[in-house]
Amino acid sequence: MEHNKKLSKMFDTLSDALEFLGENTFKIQAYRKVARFLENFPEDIEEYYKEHGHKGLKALPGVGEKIALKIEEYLKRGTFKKYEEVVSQVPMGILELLDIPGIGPKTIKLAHDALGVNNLSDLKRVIQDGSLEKLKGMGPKKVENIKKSIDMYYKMKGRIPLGEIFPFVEKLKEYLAASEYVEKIEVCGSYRRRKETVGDIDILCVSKNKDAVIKRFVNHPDVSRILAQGETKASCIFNERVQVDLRVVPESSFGAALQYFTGSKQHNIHLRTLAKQAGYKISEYGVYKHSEKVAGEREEDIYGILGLDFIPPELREDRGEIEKAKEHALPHLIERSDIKGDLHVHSRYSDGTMTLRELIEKAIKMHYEYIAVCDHSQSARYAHGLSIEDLRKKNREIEKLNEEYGAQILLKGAEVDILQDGSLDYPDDVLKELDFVIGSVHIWSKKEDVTPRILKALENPYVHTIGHPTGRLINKRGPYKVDLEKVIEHAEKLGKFLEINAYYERLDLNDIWSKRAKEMGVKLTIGTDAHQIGQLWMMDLGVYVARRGWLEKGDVLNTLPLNELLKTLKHRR
DNA sequence: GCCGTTTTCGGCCCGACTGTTTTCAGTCG
Repeated sequence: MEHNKKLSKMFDTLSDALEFLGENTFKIQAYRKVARFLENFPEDIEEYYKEHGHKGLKALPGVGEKIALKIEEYLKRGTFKKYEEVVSQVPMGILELLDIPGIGPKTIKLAHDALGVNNLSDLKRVIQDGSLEKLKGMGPKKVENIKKSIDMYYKMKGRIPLGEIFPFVEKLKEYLAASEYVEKIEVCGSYRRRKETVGDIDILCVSKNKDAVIKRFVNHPDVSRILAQGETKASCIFNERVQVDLRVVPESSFGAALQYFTGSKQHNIHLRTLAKQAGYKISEYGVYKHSEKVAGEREEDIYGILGLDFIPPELREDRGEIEKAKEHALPHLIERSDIKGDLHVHSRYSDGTMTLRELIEKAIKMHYEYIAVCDHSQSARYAHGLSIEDLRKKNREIEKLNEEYGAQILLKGAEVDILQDGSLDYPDDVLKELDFVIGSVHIWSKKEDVTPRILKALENPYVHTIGHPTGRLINKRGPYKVDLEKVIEHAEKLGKFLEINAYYERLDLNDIWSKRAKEMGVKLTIGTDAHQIGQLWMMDLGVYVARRGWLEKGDVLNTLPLNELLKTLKHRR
């Protein structure tokens, strides 16, 4: 998989460089398209090439003769000539500048040619000494904005995890909805598609008094900078961290705008191309046949008029959903209400803060049938892992509580460390006493390939699922070295499960691998990994991942009612 | 550079906002 990432990055860098050099924009788009595709391609491109050859490469979307040759060259040499040629023509510092929003290739080219700007410090210098301002097409305001963009860029670098921004956005939505002039409001963009991280927030409103809504928006107490404010849209930085765009549209084009601003970009381009072939034109105002408007108020109609089933926002990534919508073969996605319980939480027994009684009360409040309490195992000293004795004590308390509440609500579980040799951190006769066992890798060395450890752990008859199968932390830590194809294959053979860990920084497996697991016949368990009562809501995030991974109710274990769940868990041993 | 049950050439999604323009270019989403 390393190859997919590296190659994707190379095509992106190539595009950046060509943009600076002023190459044909459509050619650049072609490279960008391949970069996006490789980023999301679930198979290793090298394996794929070995199996399907040159012809197979050309069969990939956006890959033609020339790009196929470039990929082949890369697989042989680790780089390709076109890349080397082009990138060598562009100073390294320039590529970084292209990343800053608000400064584009044209401006950078101008500064480079006229003033010899080659990197960030050069750019800062020509802003300071006033020479940038004197260039044709430049002026004091433009330069001031560029300066602000640079400052902001270094403050805001990186996308924000969905789970981190979620509460803020819901509150902001309430704030706007409280205005008497707001008739409809919806958050669009990657937030609505429930992507694991968001770059910025797009909000769409219907109002007969656009001006009042925009004023209310830019006057929000958390606004730290207004980037733009017009008749129909405004754009602000909130809390010096996140950009929020607001657009106000008339009722008659709400559906079209909702569709348009939800994206993804690739999805929309695909859709518009399809529309064009059928003689329609789609814009954020509606669908037009010649100049007659034929749809726009309802989002469903945008798809309907093209003969497509409604595509849920989570699927709109141009990963085959448009084709499936045409064949009326979209999956019936899992819903939050299908979830009957949480299969991964920690209690005060290990490193959590919740008592078992708090957990059982919370389960009832959340209308859960069960919660599996999976504390850490004995050698997990970093997390107060439970000795066998303490685990048994905890099990007895669970039994007593369940009896008191008249139902088996708390399940006896454990998140058991998968040790160096792939064995588990409790002996089998202890594991046997548990209802639900998660095997997790918590300690590994950088160079280590943990695949054999996980494969062996799956073979233990008492392990049901593998916790956070890649170990990554969003924006903080990459995955450990693991061959997930092999893990999924092995899990399938043994009838085991894999976890979608719903903790906001993990979301592991992610959408793409969840989809892959489903395709290969493996079901998923969703658990929040909550350590505090205020984290159990993250089940929502887990369901979003599942939906983005095309999962249906039947693909997720904890949609089963308690008795069927217990039967399944016993059967797998 | 890709792509085609209209096409192997000539398209490639489309509009808002800003700042510099005296009619439009650059950037973004």
